[in-house]
Amino acid sequence: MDVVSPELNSLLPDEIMDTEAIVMDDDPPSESPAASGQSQPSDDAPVPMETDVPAVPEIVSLCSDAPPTQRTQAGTTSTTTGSTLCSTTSATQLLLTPSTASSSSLTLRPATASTLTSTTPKTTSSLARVSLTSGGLQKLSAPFTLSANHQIILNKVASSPGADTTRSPGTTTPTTTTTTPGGQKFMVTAIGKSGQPIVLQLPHTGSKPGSVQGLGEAKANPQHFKVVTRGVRTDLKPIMVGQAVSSASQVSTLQAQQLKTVQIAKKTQVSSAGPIKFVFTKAVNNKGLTAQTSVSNVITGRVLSTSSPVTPPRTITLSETLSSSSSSKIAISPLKSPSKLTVVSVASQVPNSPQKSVSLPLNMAHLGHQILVQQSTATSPAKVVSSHSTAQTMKPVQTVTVGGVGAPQFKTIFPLSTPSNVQQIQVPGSRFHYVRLVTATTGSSTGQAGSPITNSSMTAKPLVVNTTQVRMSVPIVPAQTMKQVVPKPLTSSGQVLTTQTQQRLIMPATSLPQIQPNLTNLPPGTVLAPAPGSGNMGYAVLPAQYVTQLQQSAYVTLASSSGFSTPTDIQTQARLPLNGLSTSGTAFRPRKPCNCTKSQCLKLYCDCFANGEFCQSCNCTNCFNNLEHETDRAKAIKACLDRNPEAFKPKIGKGKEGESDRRHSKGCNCKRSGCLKNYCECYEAKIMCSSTCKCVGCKNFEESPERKTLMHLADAAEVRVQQQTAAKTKLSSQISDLLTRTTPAITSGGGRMPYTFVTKEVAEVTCECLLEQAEQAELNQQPQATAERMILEEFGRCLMRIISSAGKTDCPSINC
DNA sequence: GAGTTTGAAACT
DNA sequence: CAGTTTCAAACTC
Repeated sequence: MDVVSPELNSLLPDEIMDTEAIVMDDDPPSESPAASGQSQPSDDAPVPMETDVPAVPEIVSLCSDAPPTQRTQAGTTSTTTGSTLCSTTSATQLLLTPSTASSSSLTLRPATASTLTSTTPKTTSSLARVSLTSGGLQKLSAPFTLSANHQIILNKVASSPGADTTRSPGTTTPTTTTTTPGGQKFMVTAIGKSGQPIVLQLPHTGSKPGSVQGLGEAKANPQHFKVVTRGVRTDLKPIMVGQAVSSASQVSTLQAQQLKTVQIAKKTQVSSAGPIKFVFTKAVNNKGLTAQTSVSNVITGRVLSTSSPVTPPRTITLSETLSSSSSSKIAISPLKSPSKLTVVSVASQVPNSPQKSVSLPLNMAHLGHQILVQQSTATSPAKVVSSHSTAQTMKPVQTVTVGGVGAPQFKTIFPLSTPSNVQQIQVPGSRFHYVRLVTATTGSSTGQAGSPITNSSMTAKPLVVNTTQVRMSVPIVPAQTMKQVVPKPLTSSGQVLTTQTQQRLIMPATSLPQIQPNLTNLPPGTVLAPAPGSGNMGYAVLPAQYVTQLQQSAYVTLASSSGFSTPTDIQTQARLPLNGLSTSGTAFRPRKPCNCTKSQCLKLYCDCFANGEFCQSCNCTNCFNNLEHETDRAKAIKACLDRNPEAFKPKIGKGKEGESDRRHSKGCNCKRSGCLKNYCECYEAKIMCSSTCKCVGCKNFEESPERKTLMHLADAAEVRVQQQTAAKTKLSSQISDLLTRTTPAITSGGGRMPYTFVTKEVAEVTCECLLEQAEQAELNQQPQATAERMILEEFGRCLMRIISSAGKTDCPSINC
């Protein structure tokens, strides 16, 4: 089964991939039929995804290292190397490898001796006890040793090879928990064949003793767990995400499962090296089909998967950044638009679901990460993958459940800013799985702040599996400079987005099963949230902009409580490029308000709708593009996607090889404008028409004199605008400065303005004085000239009195 | 600001 | 897929 189906991958714009860091290895073709089932084999095709790999990445990976030998359909294996181990060239790999099928030892192996020694010098000779939980309840204590090569060998006790082959569904996976000398705990779930040793290669600690380079771990919190699931057995589905990767799964005895590896790249805050990538395995159903074994190798951050005969392992790379999240772009945004597609599912849980549930423990502790996990579920009912096999008390995890019988599934992981409880929700008849994310309270989160320990069994409820394929691309919107305007207040109670919660609720659905849009093609920045008035079953497709501000607060909260994030994180995330543009220039750039009158803003005529945004401060009438009309909006989105699956994808994308970087994906169809007016989408996007255009009389080409003229004019106009803007800004500044300087003088009384002492009374008195002079001149029968002189002289005297009294605090008094 | 033009979106 | 209609933005006056 593929991590990302070709279909999905094709929907992802190139630009997105350029900025995203999810790395997925290509799966061998042989696994397609097994994993995807009959429904959609196309999804199983390998989908290369670009990854933003740091130059010097530190990689902690768990890969399935399936043996080259073939595996039987029943899940038994004749492998000599057991389940997975993948190594990278980096010394910070975390390797989990069962050594032999007959062996029951687990080996934790540090990547290099030097690294382990530098960080944990005591470990070389230490002997630790490893608690193994076998069969769900049984705990086995196994000693482990750190070998000279820094491998921690966990020796299973009382494990019988091949015993797991008859394991009934619901049987938990053996789990090994160990603590490294550096205070780092590893939880190893032996989902593979019992008796196989697991080798954990400790991540490179570098020159920073005590620091742990783990998933989302901070230096200040070395005590954490890293749960590694062995995916040897094909009937198990361990999924590990985040620092604590715990897995427990109920096994379908009749079906072998593929081994899936998920790699999470993460950049440590203080690590000198690049992001650490975690590769964890997941066993998926392969329907007993034998496949050629592929070996997963991680080379400089890249994972080369190795699949076992029956269950080709898959590798999913999940990138996560601790401090400088700008460089770690995990989110798989289906759209490369300023707004991210964020899918948050919230729905009421359907208890007692007969369907299998898969919980995905996740404690990414970082925002701005997007994890896309495709999971192939077995046909056997009631499969449950959870971490309850471990005795560890873990933090609430963000879990995304994806289910489906015989169909590849995408598992969506929502790294949340704060520990959140996750309630997995089954939506009968819906293709999507939903998870209710319950934001943990601040008090509860602080206790485990920074702790990577997660336990899906505590808070994550079993998810329900649906019958059809589920694709969920869940780009977690990175911390961006966000709009601070909330479109409209949410009125629904309960699962309503609030600015103070770190969770974002997502996807629609139960109430609208018929309008389930393809999540990959949702409008950019769409967030699915519970729709007001629809209760738990309603979901709203929220524009990312609507959520970004929520995330802003979430990031802040995270930084203060999680311990993983720092103000640096926030600042860095805030600078994340937004659709290739700096958020500083785009975040506060308001979208031009629409003026829709008849479309209800639910057609692509409306730019707001077309961009996946709510109408805000628009001039539209009868607008339905808001949360209050989410039902209609969702239908409209669905309709648009039905007409054009790429309706919400940006039209301007990258061109072909050797062509211009930007080109209109569809091309214009201009007839009269000559493609030199904004009617033309190409011209409007400031790109030239290409061969895809169907325009007539096009003048929007490179050598077009008209175009050059227009460009010059446009440039000149732009210069003028800039100059005017600068002048206005300067003038405003001067005015402001003037007011700033004059105001204190006025208030202080040191330099009173004329109006402060030329009061009405003063003016009246002055006039009376002048009239008195006129009357006297008239009584004395003075000539007019003399009278005028007398009046003027009196006026002068009045002015002198006024001026003399201006400096006094008292009201000036003028006496004739 | 009203009216016209234009081309994408929607519809048939 | 092509032709037509609808629609809202762009444009003109």
